[in-house]
Amino acid sequence: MRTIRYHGIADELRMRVSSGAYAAGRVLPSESEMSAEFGVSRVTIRKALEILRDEGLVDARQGFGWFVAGKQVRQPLGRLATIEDQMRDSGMQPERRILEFVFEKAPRDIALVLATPHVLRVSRLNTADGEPFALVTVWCPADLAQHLSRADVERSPFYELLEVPLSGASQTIGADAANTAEAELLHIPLGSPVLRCERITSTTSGQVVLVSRHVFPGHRTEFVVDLPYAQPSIAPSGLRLVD
Amino acid sequence: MRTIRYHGIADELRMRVSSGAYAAGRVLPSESEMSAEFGVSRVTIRKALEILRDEGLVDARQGFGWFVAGKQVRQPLGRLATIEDQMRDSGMQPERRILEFVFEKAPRDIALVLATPHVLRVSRLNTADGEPFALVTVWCPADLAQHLSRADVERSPFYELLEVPLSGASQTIGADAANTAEAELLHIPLGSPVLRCERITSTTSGQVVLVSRHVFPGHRTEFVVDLPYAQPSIAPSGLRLVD
DNA sequence: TACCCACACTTGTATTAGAGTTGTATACAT
DNA sequence: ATGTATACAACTCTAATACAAGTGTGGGTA
Repeated sequence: MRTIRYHGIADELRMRVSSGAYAAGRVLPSESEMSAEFGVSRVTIRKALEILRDEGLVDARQGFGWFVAGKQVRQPLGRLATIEDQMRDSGMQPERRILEFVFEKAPRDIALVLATPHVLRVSRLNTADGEPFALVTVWCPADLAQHLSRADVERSPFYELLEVPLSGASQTIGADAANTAEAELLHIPLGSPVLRCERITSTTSGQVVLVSRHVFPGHRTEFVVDLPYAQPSIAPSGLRLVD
Repeated sequence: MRTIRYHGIADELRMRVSSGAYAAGRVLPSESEMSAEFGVSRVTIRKALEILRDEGLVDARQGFGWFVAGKQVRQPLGRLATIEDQMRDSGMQPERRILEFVFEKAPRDIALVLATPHVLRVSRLNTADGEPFALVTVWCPADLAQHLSRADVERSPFYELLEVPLSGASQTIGADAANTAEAELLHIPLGSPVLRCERITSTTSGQVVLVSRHVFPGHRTEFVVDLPYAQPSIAPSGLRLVD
């Protein structure tokens, strides 16, 4: 029985990659160097590398080289899109359905954080391909939201509509059971697990301008968080959407 | 292994910026000075600087120069405060009860991530003031854990025991219903909502050295995430759909 | 004093060129 | 079917150079 060489080479390379011999974010030796090292032709090396690419371990860019996939700390921030953008890219159709759009007197806890009693409250349901995946309520000080219409918030994310420079946010994530209203809107059984999030967004001057509460059905959604440990500097951190 | 020069230069500059070597009110040396210092062309220096700009560390104005971007976070915001941290901060006495401490053959998904079949698995129950609040299972490559004892992992957090430089982690957070074993250990009803987290911790060289799964009872736990200079676009993301 | 302007220096952008890399195809040997 | 050898296209990286455009400084002028 003949042994197929590029299978063995793929095994060897897989070992090196997953053992960290080739660090993430850096580049593997070129196909030519490897063909010299293993004493085989470039074509054979490529076949081995393509196996690893199919497995998602490595990737390549023409003219650049092969590199360890995953953890690409290099290009993240500029391209980070909203979850809706990413869904659009993967062929799904995200939609926002506005359930409520009212100027009103805020509940006490909200009024406390926003430092004003008069707010705009927007409740909406986010869907992907018709299936709901998020139930969101946003509170915003009324004076900042005077110029907003129901059509505005249906069309654009809230963050693009406010004409103030946003600086940062603090967010809590917890698990809870769905109540009756949530269960009905999200098409899930009453009492099934949901992710319950609250986010408080501030301007650069420190004023809190947005409080939002999100409910996600637990069976379809998941948060991904990157935790920079030793290197605070590479901290485009916070929340990130990965595949 | 080949390295791209501007990657290394970006790393060096990132170090200087975040260590405060340049932090003084105004600026970095000009591109020309740097290209002389590193012995590379201005284009290469620019590529490195543009990486740092994408990360939000520095910025530039034409005709003026490069400067450290506002709000330099010294201590990692964007770091995730775990429940244990919160409890410690609020004066509670956290305890760890080790349920299992075994060297064994890893399940296939874990073996794949850790790139080794031989692992140490530690299951423990975290309590605060006697009440359980977290059920944790940690897998670690056996060769890295040889020197660890059951007493060690009971006393200290796992990441303090490993003698390798940790770089960061990626974590997923989802909601689920408690199964029978979890319900019993956590003193909660069967099927009640829990936070289910998986954390993958890597060394600075990119090797994965820890995989841990955490189960938190939903009624008393919550994650807090700070988004330091949150671009508006990040805000609604960090969430992904699972199938 | 108040204003204007030239000058040096900076970043932003574009072009050229060379070497090195992956992507792809073809022909040939085992 | 598998592997080798070769050639070429397309792309990236880096260097070198040039120029446009913005900033800060200082000196001259009214």
